[in-house]
Amino acid sequence: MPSLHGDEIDGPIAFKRSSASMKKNMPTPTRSSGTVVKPNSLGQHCQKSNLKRLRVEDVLMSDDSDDDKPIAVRMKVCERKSKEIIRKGAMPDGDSEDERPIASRKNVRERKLTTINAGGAKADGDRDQNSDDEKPLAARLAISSAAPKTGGNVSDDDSEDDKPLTARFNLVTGGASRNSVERRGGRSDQTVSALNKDRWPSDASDSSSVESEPKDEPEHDGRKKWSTLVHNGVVFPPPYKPHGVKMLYHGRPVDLTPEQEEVATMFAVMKDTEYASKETFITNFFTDWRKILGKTHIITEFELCDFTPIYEWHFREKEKKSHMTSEEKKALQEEKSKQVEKFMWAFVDGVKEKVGNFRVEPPGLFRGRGEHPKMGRLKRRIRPSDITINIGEEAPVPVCPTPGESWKEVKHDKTVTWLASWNDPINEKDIKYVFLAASSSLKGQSDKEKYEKARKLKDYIGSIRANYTKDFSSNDQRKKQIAVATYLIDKLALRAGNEKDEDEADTVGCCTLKVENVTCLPPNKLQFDFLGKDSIRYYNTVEVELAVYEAIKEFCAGKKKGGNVFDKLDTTKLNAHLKNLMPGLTAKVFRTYNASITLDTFLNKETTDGTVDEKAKVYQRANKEVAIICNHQRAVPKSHDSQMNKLNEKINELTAQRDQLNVELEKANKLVSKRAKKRKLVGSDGDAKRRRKLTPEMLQKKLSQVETRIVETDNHKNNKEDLKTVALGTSKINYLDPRITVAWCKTHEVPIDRDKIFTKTILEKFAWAMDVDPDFRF
DNA sequence: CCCCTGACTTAGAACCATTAGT
DNA sequence: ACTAATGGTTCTAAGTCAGGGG
Repeated sequence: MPSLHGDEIDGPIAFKRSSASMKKNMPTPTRSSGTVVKPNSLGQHCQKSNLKRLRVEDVLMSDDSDDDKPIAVRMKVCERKSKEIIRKGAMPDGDSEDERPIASRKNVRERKLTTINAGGAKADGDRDQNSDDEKPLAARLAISSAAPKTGGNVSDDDSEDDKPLTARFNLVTGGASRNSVERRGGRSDQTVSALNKDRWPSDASDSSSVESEPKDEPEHDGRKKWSTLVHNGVVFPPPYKPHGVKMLYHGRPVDLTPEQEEVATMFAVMKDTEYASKETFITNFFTDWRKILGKTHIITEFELCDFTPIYEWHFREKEKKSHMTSEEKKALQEEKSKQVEKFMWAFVDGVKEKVGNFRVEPPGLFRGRGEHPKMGRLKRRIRPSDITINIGEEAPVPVCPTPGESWKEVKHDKTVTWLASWNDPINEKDIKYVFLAASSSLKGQSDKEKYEKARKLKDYIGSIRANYTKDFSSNDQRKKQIAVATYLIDKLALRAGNEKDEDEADTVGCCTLKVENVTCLPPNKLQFDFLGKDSIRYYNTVEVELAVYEAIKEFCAGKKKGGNVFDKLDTTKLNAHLKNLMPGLTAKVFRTYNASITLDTFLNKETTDGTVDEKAKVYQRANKEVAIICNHQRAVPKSHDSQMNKLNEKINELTAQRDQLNVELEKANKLVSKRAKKRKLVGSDGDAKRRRKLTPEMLQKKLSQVETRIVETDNHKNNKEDLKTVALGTSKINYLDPRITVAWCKTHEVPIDRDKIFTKTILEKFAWAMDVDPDFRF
């Protein structure tokens, strides 16, 4: 496919979407903001001495196919320091052009090179090792997560904390788990539960591993997610506490029952949000509220309602809270966490795992994104009788918290990973789930599988591209549409685009693009403008293959506004086609592939032998590029403008300082040369006295310090401006193979927690990737 | 084949603890 | 020590995709 990507060999280019690319979704600006370089408070993750480690567990498991192997030892990087053998990873065949995402290579969006400056960093590369930091972060993590001291008493028996369920259920899996621990040599009881995590739950593909499951396990059908599952159910929000503050109707205070007051309060406290002025929101809220007020209630018109007394009450409450002393706050917090402690953990096949969202969603007004037709609707309170519990049949069923009530259902479905579920009150056919946290083995395993699949796409991408290029000119209209859609998904990392219901926000993805979303700009450019997931605007102009351009023009011809560009296509058909090209391939894999290969390529190309600071900046630039490809946006932080002003002021101030120093330096230099000529001459005024103390050398030093600060501040400012609408986190958490990052950190000796490349939580989520070989390439 | 539902991933905003600045 | 900014964590909405049933 010579011409298709021929002009794209230049590698990723940093670019910026035009400022016209603003969000259309509900604004409600956040306060979060861009990545600002901060001194590192955490320690180094990988010291030189343990950069390269043996994956001892690989040897134990002795299955190199990687794919189905029980994943590496978790949370114990610290224990592997001494093992120095390198496990040679399979080298991908590097640089063939096919492996680079197209989007990153060529881009016709109004582009602007990033202004992040790799230089300008302080020469402080290796500061920051105070003694506390000596301990690798991962080691500290290991301690904290391996031995959650308190609670976890799913069995209500503290003494069994670390091994109770393995003991109770080892007939099923406990034996294997225990073995795996013992084989690795004696370890304190404290770490047992974490080490048990070394074992993935049994699954069909596991049979080749050294520690195979008992063969008499009946369900080795690959769909089984767990053998034993123990947990304590869910936490319900506290019942509503009436405040008795009366809102006004027609200027007069109104009596409301607690139930009515609750909903009024939900509305009142949203005064400061964009929702409060949205017509749809108000209408939906008022309709639902009136149902609770009843037909005969005096409140019949929204315009006559005055919620401010309630709003003000709420405001005062918030103030009160924030004025509490830190001790009081801490005490309150502790009390709370004590109450939920036992819900935070589950035991999956005897291994203690964190539960994710164990809290049932509290009642409230629905906050749909974009122009969601249901925004403002009352999301009613969920009761125990709404909840289905999924738990091992051996495990005690959590007690229903309301006396006289019972769970909707208790089931023991081993093929699913959720612990509890209920129907979403806004959309009764939707189901909400309680899952394990991202740090759990179950999530980690499927995460790894996701990235392995994306890596596999690398081997197929060449033929896939050849395939669709051929079909650009197919006479079969469906084939042609599939080809063009695949091209867009590959090149632009678009989402698949499932059909949506009438009662959802009107957003699109690739397969659901409407004719008005694409404009053909001769000779061969396409301009996309549509609202994607979360009603985030995708606005991008790209140069495409002429065949693609012509095809799109043809698809759009004669269709009315609202017509589908791809009328012979939907995600099911598209994915069915993709499955023929590569086993397991679906549209979303391209996004993962595109993101990860971009990071890998960028890092390998752009990383220089600079300071750690400079390297961390390279990482951020790579991250930013991926975020832009994936169109991960955020609202401009509320305080952005004022922050920019402050930085400008600072720069002005520093510039003035610099000018002043220049003047003084000049004077000092003159003075020196005068003195050299006329040694006796001494200045007598105070100014000269002061200046005498500052030698030209000192002034020069001061001057360069100020200059450095100016450059730093300017970089900082530009960076902030650059990132004001870019969300870096989403790609880090969902699209970038963590092994790329870990390997890069090891190779370039960048502590992984430096500048928060990975935060504590992300490290926990990616525990499975921590022992990757430094030579790993995506 | 649809069409529908269930399960799971991906997403930005809200929340809130920590840190930086004064 | 206080306050404001910052950014990590939690929350839950909104996607993707598989698979069951007609």
